[in-house]
Amino acid sequence: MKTTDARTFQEIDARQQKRWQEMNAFRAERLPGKPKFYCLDMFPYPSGDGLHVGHPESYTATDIISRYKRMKGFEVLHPMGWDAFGLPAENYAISTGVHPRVTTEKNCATFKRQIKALGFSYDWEREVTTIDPGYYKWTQWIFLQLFNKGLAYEAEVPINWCPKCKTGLANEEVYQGKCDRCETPIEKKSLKQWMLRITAYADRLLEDLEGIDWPHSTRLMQENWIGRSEGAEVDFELPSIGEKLRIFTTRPDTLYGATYMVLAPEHPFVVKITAPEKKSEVETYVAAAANKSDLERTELAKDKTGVFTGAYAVNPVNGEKIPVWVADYVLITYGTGAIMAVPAHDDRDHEFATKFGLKMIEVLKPPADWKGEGAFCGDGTSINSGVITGLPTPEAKKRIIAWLKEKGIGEPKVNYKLRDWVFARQRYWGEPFPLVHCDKCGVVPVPESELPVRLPEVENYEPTGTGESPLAVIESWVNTKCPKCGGPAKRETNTMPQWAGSCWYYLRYMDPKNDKAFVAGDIEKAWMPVDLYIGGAEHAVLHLLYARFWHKVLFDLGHVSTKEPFRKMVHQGMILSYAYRDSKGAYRNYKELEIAEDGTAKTSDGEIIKPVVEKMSKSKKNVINPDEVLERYGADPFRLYEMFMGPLEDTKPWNIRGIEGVNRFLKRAYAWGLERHSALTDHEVSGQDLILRHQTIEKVGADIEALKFNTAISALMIYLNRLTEQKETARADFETFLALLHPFAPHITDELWEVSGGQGTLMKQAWPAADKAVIASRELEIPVQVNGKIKEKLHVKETTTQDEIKRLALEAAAPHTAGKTIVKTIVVPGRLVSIVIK
RNA sequence: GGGCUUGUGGCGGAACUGGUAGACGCGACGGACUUAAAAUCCGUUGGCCGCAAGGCCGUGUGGGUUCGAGUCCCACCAUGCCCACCA
Repeated sequence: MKTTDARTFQEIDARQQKRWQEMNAFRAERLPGKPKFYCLDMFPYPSGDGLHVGHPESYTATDIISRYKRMKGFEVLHPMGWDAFGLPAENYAISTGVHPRVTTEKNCATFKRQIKALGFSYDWEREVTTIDPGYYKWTQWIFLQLFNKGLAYEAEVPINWCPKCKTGLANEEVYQGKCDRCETPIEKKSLKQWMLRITAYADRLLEDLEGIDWPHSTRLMQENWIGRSEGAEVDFELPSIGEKLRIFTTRPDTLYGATYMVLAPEHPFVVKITAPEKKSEVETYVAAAANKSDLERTELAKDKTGVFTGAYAVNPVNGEKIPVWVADYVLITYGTGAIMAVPAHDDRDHEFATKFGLKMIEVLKPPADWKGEGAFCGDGTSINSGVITGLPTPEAKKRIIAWLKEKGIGEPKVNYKLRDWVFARQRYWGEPFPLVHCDKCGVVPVPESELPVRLPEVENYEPTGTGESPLAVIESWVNTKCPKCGGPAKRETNTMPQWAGSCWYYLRYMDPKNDKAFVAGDIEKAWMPVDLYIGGAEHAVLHLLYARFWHKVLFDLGHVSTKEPFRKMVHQGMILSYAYRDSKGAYRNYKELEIAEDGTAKTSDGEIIKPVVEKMSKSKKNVINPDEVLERYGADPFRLYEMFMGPLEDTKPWNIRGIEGVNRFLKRAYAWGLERHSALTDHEVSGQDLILRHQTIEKVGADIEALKFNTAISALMIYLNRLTEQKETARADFETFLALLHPFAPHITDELWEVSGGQGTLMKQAWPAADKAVIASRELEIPVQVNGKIKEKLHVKETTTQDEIKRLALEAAAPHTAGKTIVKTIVVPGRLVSIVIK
């Protein structure tokens, strides 16, 4: 190679990115005229730390797919944007006074610069930002559609309150009783909140999971989160107050085993039924339960507590008088807030009954192979249970429900764990609600013509802490006219949660500048659904459930044409890295250490420390900065390494040494291309070389389709190894290699393409076609096993008949079978021959 | 406690619907080039025995099904993630 011709990878990155921009290479047509492919990344929250190496992992994957699909003749929609509302910018504003918009815009610019440096083929004309009034106008508009449909309502509800963030949180934002963002224990606080009736869509959100190509685990998580359970509601008489207590159970077949009842501490009947002599004890218990945070309630879960109210209920199936207790293991938020307790057949009831010495009655016979202890909770056969005695559980359930209904004491009922979505935050940096409160007219939506309701400038970002947002103190903004009656009215001062903007951004990309509609109908029909969506698994139930909900609402209103937004969903695995912790337990920055061959490190004071593979975080000082990798290697090695590390969906450790391999490969490819491009031969290669070309075409294409980028790269390495051995390079091999490598390493391949006289970008060239006939002409090595051990190997054409292979195998194995009886011979076409002897 | 995921060389990882375990790469070792180093190139590289031919062992552990198991079944151990008193 003449080194004078060579450019550094960084020079190549800059040159090719400039060329792509000049030829407007990534622009997607407004309406696709060819088969379409909508390839979507989860848009990032632009944090102040900039990109970390986890972001480009999924972006590289979608970029490979996008470039590949374009080469396969698809019109590809591949956009990027910013999920830019959010707490960090607001918290930063509180401490520094810098407007969140300023911080956010700066962060967006950094993210954009870093993403562009990697050469991803995004159509930047379609960039969207959730904080842009032209965008949140439509977020507000969609909210109004929900409002008008009765899916948004105000309710005074006990909400999860983070005392540090001074805001309400959705259940989904509470992690182990703590605030998802700041880890402060969550308290309960009663506030008037905007709620979205996601529960109205519970069944459809559940059912429609069937039709989409999503990871099994994500579907399961959504199923569990929705938590549908079928059972019955049953009324129990409370003779002391002459009322009925309604309970929910999924096991109505165990009704005869109900020996006591439990009310949640917040249940309205608690006060009514408590016997005078139990009053103070019950009140004390209820007050204590009210003061427990979610965290405490969770931590104390193992040890059940409760008190007897002194009242009794009547079991409707057998007339038994059973005691009514109050205990906080029963939740007011689920079912009816009251249960019948069947200690013989429920673990929790069993534990409670054991602790308080309550009666247990067995009404289920376990299957013969059951050898558990304590309560039997599975399916068995009903015993001592009146009309259902002798029936297996599923049948017993049906029968008893029918019987209860007939007698007027119960009815079938479906319950969900899913709660309505608390859709309001007492914060500044979010979308304002397009609503005003009028004394005369109540809650009135802002007319569509007045959207967006813009976020006003404030001086103080500090939440009021009283449950009102910082917006509440801006009187000039709050005081307005009622759109209905023209009288004085006040604006809603809560803002929408961060999830709002991300619920529909994938729709806006299709038609980002439209100011008449969030997306034009014909454009929506042409592009939807999203064909491939890649993003983190941490959104399995949050964003991905909310977005499906909004999409279904829009579908019902006729605004979108598909009932599900994302046809195929894939989660990229997390990238971990080596963290070094010294003997004092302090994390050391890997850059300040002397790293040995085996990965162990030596500190400046001579201490040897072993690395631990951990999630990247600032506090662990093991964050890999993409800028540094780019500076040292360039964009293509970075992209290639992220894909070569392992399967996209796996968690895998970043090892800076690993990049050396792909860097060498690209350097060899570049050197080979520079050396050969001017002396390509036009005559066709044959034999193994031709077979290898077509095998590689087939393998790389199939692997890209299956998102198995690591093995696609290894096939390309094998191909290049052979090409560099050849004395002459056929034009067809040169072009094939560049085309196949292009989606992975677009800069270097386009550089070689350009240098060799090619026009435009390889991305606009056709993907090479694999010739199956050529592949079929290859020679196979067929191992011959004798009693499971490989003894010989046959070399045959793929077209050789089974009989012939069998004959050859028996012949070859003759020395090993001499004097023995051949019991059977198994020929697996294209694989092996197995001979069993005795 | 429940659900799901994953266990393969020194390391990252390959292995189609049960069919040659360890592709490809890193690292290591040996060699070439060089005054030298870097870079590059060539060779070796799962373990054990053997001069070799070859043999034995080997995919977390213990069983099982099968001509054949990394792959299927049962039990156990370990890992990571999610949910966590939802009646």
